[in-house]
Amino acid sequence: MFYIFRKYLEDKITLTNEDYELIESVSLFKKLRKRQYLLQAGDISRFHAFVCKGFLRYYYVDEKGQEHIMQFAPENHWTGDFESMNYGLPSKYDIDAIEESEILLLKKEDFEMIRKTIPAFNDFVNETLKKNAVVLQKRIHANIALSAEEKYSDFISKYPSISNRVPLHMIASYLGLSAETLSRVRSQSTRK
Amino acid sequence: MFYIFRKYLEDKITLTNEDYELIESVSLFKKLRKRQYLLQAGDISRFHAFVCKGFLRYYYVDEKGQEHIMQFAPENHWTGDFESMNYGLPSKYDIDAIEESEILLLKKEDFEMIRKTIPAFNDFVNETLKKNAVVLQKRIHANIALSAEEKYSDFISKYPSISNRVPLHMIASYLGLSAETLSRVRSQSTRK
DNA sequence: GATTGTTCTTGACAAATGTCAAGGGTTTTT
DNA sequence: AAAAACCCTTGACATTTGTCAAGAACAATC
Repeated sequence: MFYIFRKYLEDKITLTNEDYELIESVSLFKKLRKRQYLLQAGDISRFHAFVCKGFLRYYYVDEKGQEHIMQFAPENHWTGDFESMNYGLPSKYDIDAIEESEILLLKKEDFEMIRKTIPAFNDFVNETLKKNAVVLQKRIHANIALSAEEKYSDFISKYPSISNRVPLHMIASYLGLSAETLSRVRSQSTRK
Repeated sequence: MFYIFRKYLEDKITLTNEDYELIESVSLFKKLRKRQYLLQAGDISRFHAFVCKGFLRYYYVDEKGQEHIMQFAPENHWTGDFESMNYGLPSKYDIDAIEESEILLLKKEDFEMIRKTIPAFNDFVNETLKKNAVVLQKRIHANIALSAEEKYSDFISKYPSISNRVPLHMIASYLGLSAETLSRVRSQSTRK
């Protein structure tokens, strides 16, 4: 399973075999069945999670029981609650598997150790953080500036592969729309 | 003017006098009048901007001419278009001064040089990026999960000082609401 | 193979939010 | 001091989006 993560890293940075051995030595693996939690609201997030196979979602459940999806995490993506991890606070979010998944976990401390030991890895993390900021900013832009229909077509064009893999009501939740509205928006736009 | 930035840094990290001299040696300063641009859509962002005094906004103007405020940047905050800066692309955003402001600018290359030369500064930047991710995530949460009224009270409780400093229609723009709706929301909530 | 659960659609209606227009009070500019 | 620009509110109305309920298609489970 580690080879998937290794391949992902090889694609981005150049590390030595010793570097990979170090990383592998602290890597933990976990299989998740569909609907199984990786993190439950109330828990403290202690791991950086990298999705090797499958599909996770990171979401918030409000007082009315409604789910609001903060992030989709398919293969080759990271997930985890930064806030909980950084401040040691109980998380307000849930993470679970939409599909059967295989996850690589790195303990917060091990992750920091790797960053300190391997400068190229550290640079890579910084780069990832910067890119993440750009992604989040674009999402905010879509949220405050677009109509339901525009949000949907924006999503489809950005994430064509995700839209085939998750039920429509989850996309609606991700976009901050009701499932019914999204269903209507979609049927109208295909009619054109 | 540099002393303001120095004070900001002293609050967060411990640096030597030489470190500060290095930073100061590459710092640029700029005064902005009210409404003056720091960055205009179409320009390539080449500087990290730190607000020493005053108040900037970072926003997007859509085809209909409507402004959508992505970020408010009061004193002791950073601003700039990451995407444009990182990829060398023309920015889609504008940055201008809401109040008369004094800005410290660091060229992208100098900023990177400082990160490489001063490890504590580098750690600080990483920390800032992580915190920023948490802030952006919370904003997304508010966008997809809250009603107009909830968005407004959430904003007020998070940024009480900002809400006294900027016109209401800008807060509306930041929240993705029309100015009229926000005006009504507010008058209803004060009536309680 | 029957049952249960999930997903998606659609209709009818309600609620939230946006748009346009007008006016009054400020502040800024000339 | 006058004029212009800006800010906020309010009303009337339009549009968008949400809610509730029902049913059909499909998949998952027993």
